[in-house]
Amino acid sequence: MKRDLIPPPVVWRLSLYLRELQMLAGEGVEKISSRKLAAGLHTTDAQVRKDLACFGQFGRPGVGYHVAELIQRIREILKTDKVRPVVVVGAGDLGRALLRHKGFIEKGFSLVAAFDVSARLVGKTAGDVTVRHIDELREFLQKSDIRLAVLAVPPQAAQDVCNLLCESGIQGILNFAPISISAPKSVTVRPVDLTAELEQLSFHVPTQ
Amino acid sequence: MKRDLIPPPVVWRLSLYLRELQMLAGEGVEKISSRKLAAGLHTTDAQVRKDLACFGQFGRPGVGYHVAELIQRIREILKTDKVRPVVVVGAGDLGRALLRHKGFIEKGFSLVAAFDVSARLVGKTAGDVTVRHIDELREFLQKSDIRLAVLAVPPQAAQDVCNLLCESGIQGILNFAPISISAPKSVTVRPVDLTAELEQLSFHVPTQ
DNA sequence: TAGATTGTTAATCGATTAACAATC
DNA sequence: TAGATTGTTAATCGATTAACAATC
Repeated sequence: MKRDLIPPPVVWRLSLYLRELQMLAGEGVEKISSRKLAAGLHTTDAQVRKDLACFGQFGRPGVGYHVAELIQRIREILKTDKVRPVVVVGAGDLGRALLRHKGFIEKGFSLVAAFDVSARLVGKTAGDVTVRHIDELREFLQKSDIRLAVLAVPPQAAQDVCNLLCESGIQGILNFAPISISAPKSVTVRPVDLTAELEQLSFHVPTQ
Repeated sequence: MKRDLIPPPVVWRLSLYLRELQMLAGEGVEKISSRKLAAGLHTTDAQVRKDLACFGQFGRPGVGYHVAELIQRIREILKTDKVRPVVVVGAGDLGRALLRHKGFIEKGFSLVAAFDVSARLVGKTAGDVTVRHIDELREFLQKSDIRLAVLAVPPQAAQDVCNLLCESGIQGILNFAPISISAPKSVTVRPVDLTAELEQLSFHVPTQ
């Protein structure tokens, strides 16, 4: 399982392929060529084939790829073929918006619990869960086998909460706090910075 | 202004540098070397210098960079030195969470209006704005000079709303809908897929 | 079979890293 | 001056694209 030598851009495109394939499956498409799969995304047939070749041989020359099979294979690679539980820390506007979002489950994620420090938020319901106090987080995680967390706390709190999550057995953190946080090498931290995304857009759009 | 030949990774790191510099400025730091700036982010001093060199000479040998000046320069490059107005289309959970978010303004963005089709949402207040009906969108944009939009509608509606935005003069769209949308070449579309972000995390975290 | 399309190798392209003379 | 640090060039590394024999 030499997973770490897969180039990050390849893993990213796996998510794009999966999304496209799931849409195609919804339209009843059963098989697809690398060329047609590439057409919807902004890439090429060679890229698609090269990417998939990192993980095995999934297609048939002259035929293409079987949509349902390829979906299954990619989900296995991304480890989303079985639903993975996720905790949300920080139940402010963004945290609660994520908790209410309906689309995660069919993609293989279930937001199973939420935590916050604020008395104003503890006890509130969002999506399927009731917000708990963050003091309960450690014990909750130690009794479970949850490995993924969404961090949606203010930047000042982010590093402390990150430390707590790492100590409690979390191995992957999606960090929405606009600050760079550190974690042990065994823990993957993936930053998401919505302001930075807007800045990238701004760069490409003239003013005035 | 040969902006289009700047490598995308460089523009992305500009946002990271800016965030770090703004934090340093908040701590009262006045000058900084490329080495120290790189240390916080996950990059190197050579990378920092090379990136900045795309835009001019901002530092002084033996001294480093002046924090406040570099902040100003990067904001000019990203065009966020003056506040840019942004419309939000789709006032569901995510759209409203973004509207309530306090952090955009000091980064140079102001969410000035929100639109939705749903009678349930029109008239609701979120952040500083009241949600309008999407039928008002075209006229609203034609009377203004707003060039940036956040698209937070369901995937089935995304392409139609994108078309409407493009026809109304929008030149940059941050697309949260989990679907690939097409726009004229003159319009920049930047996709943000939160599920895909979770998938990337999942890939790196073992199951069981 | 003929046409289509894969998996894979080789060639190209672009981005990062290292090194260092110039300069404060 | 001596030490620090820039801007920039050259070397390395990694990712994308093109091409094609193998195969359905």
